[in-house]
Amino acid sequence: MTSSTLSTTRSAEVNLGNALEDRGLRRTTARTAVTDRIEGLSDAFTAEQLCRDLPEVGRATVYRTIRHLVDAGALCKLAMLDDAPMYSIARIEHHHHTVCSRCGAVGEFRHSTVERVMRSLANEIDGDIIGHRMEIFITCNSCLAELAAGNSTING
Amino acid sequence: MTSSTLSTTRSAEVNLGNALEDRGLRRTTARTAVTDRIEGLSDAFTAEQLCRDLPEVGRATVYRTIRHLVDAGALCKLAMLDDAPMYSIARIEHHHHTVCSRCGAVGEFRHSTVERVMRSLANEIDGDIIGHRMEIFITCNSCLAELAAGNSTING
DNA sequence: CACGATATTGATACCAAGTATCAGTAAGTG
DNA sequence: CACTTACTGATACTTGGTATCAATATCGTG
Repeated sequence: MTSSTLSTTRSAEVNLGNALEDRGLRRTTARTAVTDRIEGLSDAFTAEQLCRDLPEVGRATVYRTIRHLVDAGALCKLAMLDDAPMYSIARIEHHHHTVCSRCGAVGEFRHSTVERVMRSLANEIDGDIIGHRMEIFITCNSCLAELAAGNSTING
Repeated sequence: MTSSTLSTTRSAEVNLGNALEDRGLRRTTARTAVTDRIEGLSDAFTAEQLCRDLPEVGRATVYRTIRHLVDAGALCKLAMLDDAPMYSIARIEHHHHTVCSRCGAVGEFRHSTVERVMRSLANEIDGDIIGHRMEIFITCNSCLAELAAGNSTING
């Protein structure tokens, strides 16, 4: 899912360190370690995963930094149905997610029709719409390939 | 949110006890207590809320029964971004949710355009689509009313 | 550069949500 | 009624995440 047809529509570089500074937060070594690590990841990640990758940074700090980045709109928090939430860099302004239910890879996409649907729903829903979230569950191409390979050569 | 324009489109009665029996599970007093309670609720609920309402039923049993009902497709599990997941009786076959971000009330709706969008996305997404989820975050009418009332008469 | 106010850190303890265990109990069957 | 099997629930545990707070780093300023 690293290179979906849609997720390649990404805007210019993101700098998470700047996102924090813009909110008046100090640029510390711990925070830089966290933002550097996140920028180095190609896929979505969990908080615990980040803690494991950065043992030199305290758990509390990792969680706090993630929260700041979400508040700043630089990361989006993606609620999973069973597992811990995942985070991904918000490269596209408003977008939705594809989640591979086999490997957990998360991709982004944007589709104008979704927004159009939202506008048409506004008349039918009791209340003010303040946001929406959409997730598409898929089996990604690399998992499909693995599955196909597994079928022809059963090893084990 | 109990009576949204869309969520009134509900199908016939649901019987959660039957849903369990259909899966070969025994109809016990504990399970009946849980299903009766859920059927008596008009809104979505959390597992902990149910535990509090049914102190005579053990926590483990409440959680197990909920899981069975979700597996049976009789309840849908709704992932919240920050809070514990909520559950609501699946009265409409395939549907989406409105979640009031002020009071947490959950409603259901179905919209054919959403399904149409999904089909059109199939071409653009790398992988096999196996499902989707959509949540619309709103401020429900009763909260809007409360907010309006609060603005004219500030009592504090 | 040293100073000092202030933000930040991280070890720790804590909390909440949810699951595994397992001896005891209830359901259903013959 | 006896027996097998499913179920229960108290308990202990795990996991994800947050509050606390003394020690420390940051950064504007003299």
